[in-house]
Amino acid sequence: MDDLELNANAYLPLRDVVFATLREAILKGDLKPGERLMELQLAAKLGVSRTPIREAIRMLQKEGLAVTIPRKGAQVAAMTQKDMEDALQIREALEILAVRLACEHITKQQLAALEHNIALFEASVKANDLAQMAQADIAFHDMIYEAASNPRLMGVLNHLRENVYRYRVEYLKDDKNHPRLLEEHRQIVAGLKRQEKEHVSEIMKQHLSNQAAAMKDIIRAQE
Amino acid sequence: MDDLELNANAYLPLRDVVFATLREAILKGDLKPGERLMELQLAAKLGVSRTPIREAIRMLQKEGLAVTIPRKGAQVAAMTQKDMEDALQIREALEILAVRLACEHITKQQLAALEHNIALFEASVKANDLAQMAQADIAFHDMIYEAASNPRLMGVLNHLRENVYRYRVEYLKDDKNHPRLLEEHRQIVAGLKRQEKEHVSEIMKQHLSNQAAAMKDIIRAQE
DNA sequence: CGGATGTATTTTGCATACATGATTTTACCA
DNA sequence: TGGTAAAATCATGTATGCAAAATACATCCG
Repeated sequence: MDDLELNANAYLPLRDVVFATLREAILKGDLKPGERLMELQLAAKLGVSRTPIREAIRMLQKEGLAVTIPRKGAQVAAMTQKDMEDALQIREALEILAVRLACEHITKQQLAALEHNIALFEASVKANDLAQMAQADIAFHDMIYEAASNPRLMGVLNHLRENVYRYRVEYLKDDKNHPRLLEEHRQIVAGLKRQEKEHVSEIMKQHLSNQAAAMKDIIRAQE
Repeated sequence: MDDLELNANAYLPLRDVVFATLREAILKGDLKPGERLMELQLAAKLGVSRTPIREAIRMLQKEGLAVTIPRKGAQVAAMTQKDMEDALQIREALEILAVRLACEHITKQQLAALEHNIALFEASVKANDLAQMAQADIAFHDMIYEAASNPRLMGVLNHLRENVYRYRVEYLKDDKNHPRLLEEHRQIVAGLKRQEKEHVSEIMKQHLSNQAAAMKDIIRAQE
């Protein structure tokens, strides 16, 4: 494990800061699957007591990022290929739901934001700025969730995204995926603009299955 | 709030027992939406210290059954009609996914169990045994989740069910819903047996929209 | 009487102390 | 030397103590 740092700048309960820190570390891979989350050790490393650590672990546990065995402790949740495929199946169903709902509810402002996002994505592809690309991709989908006007759906989808995040980043690292991804985003926006619900569902489905296939390759290569 | 009782029979961390107790109390309505979850008070009532209470609250929070405001405390999450509709939309998409997956994966044993469940449900309708009916209904859907062979999907669906549980029970209280519900279950099983994916999706969709409509009526009547 | 202000009480947030179960080490015996 | 048992160590589970924030309440001033 690398050294964790607590950016406690905000006036937030420490448990939330610890939670965010550990979550980040897990998603970035600094804390690896199977790695033990020992309270005393983390407390020392983050400069807090065990109490906020424990509460953060309970939260990570409910988020599915950690698993705990009573009297044994917590460890970073592993993700098998099957887990991944399971999550992607759910994600497909819900992303399609989201884009269908978005078709009904999307506003002009939101469409404009999506188009701006595409420009941003294009720029980051050209600049080969991976971080910005990942951020733009996330933002793109977030905007659609937002337009779906179903906060709960947004919550579930964000939650699912977290768990496949590691591989998603790998997917973006491969240059050859970029043009297709960009084109799909374009078509989705075009479909949303015309409120072509069925059409846009199809594109989204394609968009996701392309990603899913690539991500499965990645996880297979890693094992 | 009624008096809570801790059935600490098991050898489990207290936080888990407390969590289960509070969860139950919220779902049954003993702890009402908006009601404050005060640590000291709950600790006294359950005969434990604040520590396991706090951890249980963090878990409830992540489950969406409680909301916490920093330095202010936690309270039982309210569920508005919109929240409910949002959850039902997601549930529809995922129940359909589940039944489609079940079509592919279901075994003879699982089909037999479903048929047995229908007999049980029918018996409890005849006996007008509401508790058994509710249990059978939950078991019916659980079996389908199980057959879908996607544990994660099962997790999300169970989670969604929790949040609409209160109203689902109300739905079952109305006698006139029983025959239709039973018939829909029968058709779903028949469709699963023949692996008619599209057909069974349609029936499930109908099944859920019937329930959703009724539950919306209920929540409307309550407000 | 209304509103503001200061004080008392309550409640959360965090740390620490103590107890208990798990794990590892060590020592002893076959 | 190998294995087992006991002891020491370590980590988690739970309770409690203390500080600070929030709330409630009373008092004072206009």
